[in-house]
Amino acid sequence: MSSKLEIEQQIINIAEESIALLKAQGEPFPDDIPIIQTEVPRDEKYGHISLNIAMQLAKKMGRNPREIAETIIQKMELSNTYVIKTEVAGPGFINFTLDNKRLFDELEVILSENSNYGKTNLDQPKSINVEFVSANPTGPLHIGNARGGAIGDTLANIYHWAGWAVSKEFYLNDAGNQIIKFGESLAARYLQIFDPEIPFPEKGYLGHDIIDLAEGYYKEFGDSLVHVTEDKRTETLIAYGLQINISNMKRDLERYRIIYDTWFHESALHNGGMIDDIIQVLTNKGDTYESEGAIWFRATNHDCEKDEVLIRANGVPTYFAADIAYHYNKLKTRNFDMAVNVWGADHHGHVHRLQMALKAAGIAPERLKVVLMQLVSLMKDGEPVRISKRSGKSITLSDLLDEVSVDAARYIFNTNNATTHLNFDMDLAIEQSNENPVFYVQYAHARIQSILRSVSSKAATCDFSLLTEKTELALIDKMTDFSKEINLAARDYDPSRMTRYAYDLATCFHSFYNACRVNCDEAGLREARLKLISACGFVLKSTLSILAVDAPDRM
RNA sequence: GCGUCAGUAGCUCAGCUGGAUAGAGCAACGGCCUUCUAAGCCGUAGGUCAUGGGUUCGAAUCCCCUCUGGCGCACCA
Repeated sequence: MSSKLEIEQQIINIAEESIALLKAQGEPFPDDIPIIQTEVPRDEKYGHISLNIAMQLAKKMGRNPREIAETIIQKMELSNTYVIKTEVAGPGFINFTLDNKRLFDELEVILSENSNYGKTNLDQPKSINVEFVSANPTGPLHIGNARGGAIGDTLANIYHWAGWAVSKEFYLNDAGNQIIKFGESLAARYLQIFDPEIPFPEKGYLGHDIIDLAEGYYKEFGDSLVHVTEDKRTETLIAYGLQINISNMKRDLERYRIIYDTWFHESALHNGGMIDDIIQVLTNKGDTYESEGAIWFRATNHDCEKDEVLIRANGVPTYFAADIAYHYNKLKTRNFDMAVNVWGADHHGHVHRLQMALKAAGIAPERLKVVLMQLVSLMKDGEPVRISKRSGKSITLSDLLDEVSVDAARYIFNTNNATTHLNFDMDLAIEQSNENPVFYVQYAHARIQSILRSVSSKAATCDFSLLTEKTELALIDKMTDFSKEINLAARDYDPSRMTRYAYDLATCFHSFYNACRVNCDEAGLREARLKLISACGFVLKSTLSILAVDAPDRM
């Protein structure tokens, strides 16, 4: 019970019990007590943990917040805790000062749990499906997919550490209009091998990868598709192109350290009748109608501005219909408690209507959370790199990883909150210097391992209370935040917390390193410090593993 | 036009869902290596939290107006 997360929860419970007791004794506390939350005061003179509940209650009760705080403190049962001092301060904060023993106790926990330290469990097991990247298989993965991949994969790892049963999923859009367009583009490029005058479809895919695929087919199968029907040619080339593109995507993602549990094919929704099923569900609820030959979803009945087409007049389902069926499959058929999607911000208009369609189908919309990420600008030589998918000149994930290490890419894509625009500076990512935050964190780990190689431990036990230096205590304190950080990252769907935490922890270690010598003359202190840095190594490595960044032993 | 996300130090970003004196990194300036990795550490300087109002014990944080920027408003995905 000595991690920050546990101690804060314990104090919340004690405060709640105190208030309940006071209420039972006839004190005029309101029925709707606000949810009690802890804070960490900026200045240590205000203690280690602080509550503002008295100030929140003051208005409801019409009493002085400091008086309320005093009353609450008197009934708090703190005998079996690390609290050594309570105080009412300022306008009515209740401040708690904690015994350093909590740090030493937690150090023991870290050392015994090592690579499992920081994992928490939920009261009840919950399952979560994290879907990310889900790029069209009509071309290679680009730089935006790289950000989505880093965010989604890290988010999934965070949920795993927070105690959820996690499934990583890629939604493969292997059906629909863009696949037809893909096939027509391939067919044109294929025929152009024999007759360069053959026209290219107006809105076809211009990328060079399409030409490569067409030529690849020609090399393998020659002119076998020249004299067949158009449908047969397109169909064959689609199957050929998809198979190659999908296996290339898998290869590039694996290089990027992303392994999916499920590759969900959109075509399965069409072939398996799942789209028909969902339309039946919506129709049974009276939420569809027919107009101009199309079947519509009555979205205006569900807080949307306009109705949406589900089945086009030509009988082909829209992307929207497929997406409803897909999420119905996730949340109803496969029964995940939560579905999290990482989408580009350009899809934000789609979020609300999808949630509303799910609600119409009887699924609580809160079970679907969409993390919208802003797009990436790539900077090189101080200049923005133009990204145009249309012209086929986009930077691919594979190109990126040829220049930048996976470690740097995955770390940097998680430095900013997903909601903010990210400038990815190629020069900085390549640079091996103090400006590159990845190296800063990795360097801390390598330094630790270097010390552990050169200074040997001679005792099985040691006395952590010998650790009294400010930097020593600050380092342990930062380690005890680990599980709290994971839980906050999970709560906020924000993987960028982990890079910030890694950086802060590395800073605490570097400060300690410069202020204190591990290999010091006093044997007891040396043992304690060896254990200290060993524990720090575990936490650093775990943090980096959530980000799927290597923790090197040497640099 | 409507919706949406954002605007915090010269630059890139935090700010723990309303708390106490707004914080980091880079850039600038000044220090620290004959002992465990200087890819490091310590310090100085840098702010009208876009603007104006509102809510209250208390606002960078919540609400409204305005300004600026990104994105979206298809029988595309």
